[in-house]
Amino acid sequence: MGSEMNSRFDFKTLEPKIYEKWEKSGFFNPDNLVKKGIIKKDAKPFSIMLPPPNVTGILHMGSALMLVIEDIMIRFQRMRGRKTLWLPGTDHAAIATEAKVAKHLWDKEHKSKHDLDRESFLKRIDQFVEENRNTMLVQMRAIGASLDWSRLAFTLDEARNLAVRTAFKRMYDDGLIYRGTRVVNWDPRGHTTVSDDEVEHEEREAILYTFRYSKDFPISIATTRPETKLGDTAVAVHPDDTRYKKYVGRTYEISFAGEPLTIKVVSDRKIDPKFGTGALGVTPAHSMIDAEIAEKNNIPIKQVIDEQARMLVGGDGIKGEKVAVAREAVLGWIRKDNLLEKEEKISQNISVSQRTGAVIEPLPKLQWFIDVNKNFNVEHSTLKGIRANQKTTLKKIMQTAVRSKDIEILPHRFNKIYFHWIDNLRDWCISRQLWYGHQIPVWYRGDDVYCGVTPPKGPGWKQDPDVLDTWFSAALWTFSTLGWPKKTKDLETFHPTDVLETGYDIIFFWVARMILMSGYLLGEVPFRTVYLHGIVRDEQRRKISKSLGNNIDPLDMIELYGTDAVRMSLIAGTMPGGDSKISEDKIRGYRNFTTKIWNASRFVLMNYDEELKAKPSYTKSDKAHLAQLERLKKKITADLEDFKFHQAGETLYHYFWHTFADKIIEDSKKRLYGDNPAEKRAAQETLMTILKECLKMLHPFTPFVTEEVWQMVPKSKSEQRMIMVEKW
RNA sequence: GGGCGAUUAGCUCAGUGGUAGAGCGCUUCGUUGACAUCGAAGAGGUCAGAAGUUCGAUACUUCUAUCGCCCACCA
Repeated sequence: MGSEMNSRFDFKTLEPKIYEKWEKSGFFNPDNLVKKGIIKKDAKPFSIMLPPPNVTGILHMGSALMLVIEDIMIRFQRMRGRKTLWLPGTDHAAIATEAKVAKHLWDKEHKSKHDLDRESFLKRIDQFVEENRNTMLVQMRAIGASLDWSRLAFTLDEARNLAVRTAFKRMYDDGLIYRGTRVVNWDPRGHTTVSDDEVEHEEREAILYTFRYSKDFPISIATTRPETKLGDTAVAVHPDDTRYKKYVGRTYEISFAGEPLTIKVVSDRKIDPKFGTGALGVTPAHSMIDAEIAEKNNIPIKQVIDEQARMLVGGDGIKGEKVAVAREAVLGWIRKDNLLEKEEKISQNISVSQRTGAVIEPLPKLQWFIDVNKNFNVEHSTLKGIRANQKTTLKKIMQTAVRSKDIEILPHRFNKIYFHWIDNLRDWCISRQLWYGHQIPVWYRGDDVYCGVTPPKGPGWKQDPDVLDTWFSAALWTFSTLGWPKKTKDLETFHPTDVLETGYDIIFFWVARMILMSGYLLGEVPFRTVYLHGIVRDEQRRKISKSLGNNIDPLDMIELYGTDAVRMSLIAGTMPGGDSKISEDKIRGYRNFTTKIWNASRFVLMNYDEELKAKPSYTKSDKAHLAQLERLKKKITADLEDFKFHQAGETLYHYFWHTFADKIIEDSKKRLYGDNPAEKRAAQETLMTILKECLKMLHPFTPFVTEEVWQMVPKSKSEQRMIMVEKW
């Protein structure tokens, strides 16, 4: 049989065939494992929900790493006899997808989405998504991911939409979702609100201007945005600041840049007396902290900037102008009236929309929010530290689940980051002024408001035009994929899931919100362990990005070196939460390893003589090798259970190459080529035993080459014909 | 401003309270029979710096330096 083996593993033709064979076997689906008697009916479940990649994207090294780590866990647990489910899906990524299609529409037809009606625009998106989704699914298969395709889900399909409407309705009825006017992050380019987490900070140089509103006003203030001062309704000072104490409580009527202002002087502990003049001009409509100060001191909100970032008030050259133009006009006015006292360059962090790069304009707007601090009654709870019928808050659920060790976050240092985020968490703005996404299940008719899973009966009702933040549906992912709100067998069997494996960059967006939703809706955690991987970087430690042109396409690498090689090189040097590096050299190195597996196997097979019936006479060193193998098995098993994938991978690499191939095989040649049948037999059996065990342990890492070799290896009746389901 | 991480061979990184490790690269040699996508041997390190704990510290503690990351609207 060995003579049929080429000296190289022909991954290009074999890998797709092997994947097809796996898929056809149906063993990716846990139900079939039971049906075909591979595992017991009451086998312990093991489940992972694939973090759904954006439908717009193509597979990059980061998603490849995610798929590989999860596939290693899944294959390992499947071989250990667990009822193993790995459920695939894709994310509709509301804002990202809509922006992409809108750009195509503009580039190709020079039309905006408003030139189409809502329905036609959504049709375009659906088309685009459908095409993209399929290439994405092909790519996931190329990585060798043993996903249960029969359960494929999409965050915007009908089943998930029902889950979203149901969740929304329940939260609405509990008063956890409310509609209100608050200062929110407005993205003037995307023309939508974004949540606090979708805002990034960029350091930029700015000019800090110190001036007075008018000659009659006693206090100087400092600002980098003079045009917003038309919206000032107060000046805040520190209560202990002796310079200003005498003014606190007084109100001034003044005219500033052609705009009448009513300014009240208030005191607030948030003010730093040492910064600027120690006095803050409070602009409640266009600054988050100013809005807080205003609310506390009962100061009116005055909006002076609109959704297009244009001025709503002011004299000539100000009203109707863009903020940048208005700023110069206001400054001109200040200079002319000789009110400017100081101008200095400072470096300042400005808020930028993560998605569009536009400078965020805080605006007061009527939006939907999730209240994270409101008390409610939990109906059912298996969470440690929260009993059924106990009053709690969403924030407390998120905190308790991790603090009580119901959920373990790996590596542990992310615990601190997680808690810090929750401590500072404000209400989550969930409405988006987009067309693509889950439309908010609320209808209006005059002053009537109706929230329901299905539309209200009767004429004249109009649904809220906004859609939900894409993370709202993503937050339901661990159970919406299993059929919730229906009480399904899957939900009962596979929830809570065992592991959530994802990148550390979405711990807030996603991990925390899943804990919130699962805790609230099911009274249980969404997963037991969170394993966070890092960012894949290039040789120079740079992030891989299109603009840098340093993108190494995983599919190109698979084409050149095979999937097994790409998988190994992604795993090597991957600590939990640590960034890893990838380079073509590294992949080439691991391609050599797959060749090594192939050739060592070829040697063992070529020298294994099934006709030789001699009773083997094992030597001391045979026994030592087998004992060493047992120790190795224990170590690899422990490492994999312990999420030390790189450790296990490297240990196997080293053992297989430098112990098994270089030493054990080399030392056995004398006996293999000699003419003592008992010795020959012992050598053959020893090598075969070690080979088979190595194939099994290597299978989660390099599934293709090990599966191909397994097909050729002599197997006993109790052994599976496919290594994928062979006992660990 | 607050928090976190990193610093070990030329490069990329493991690791441990007791003689410093791997891969790649480099040098020399070998190999026509599993594999040149190979094998053997070798050069190469004050384990960032300082102090402390210890019989002993690369590892534990503290401080310092440099780099990186996250959080935060000093207006």
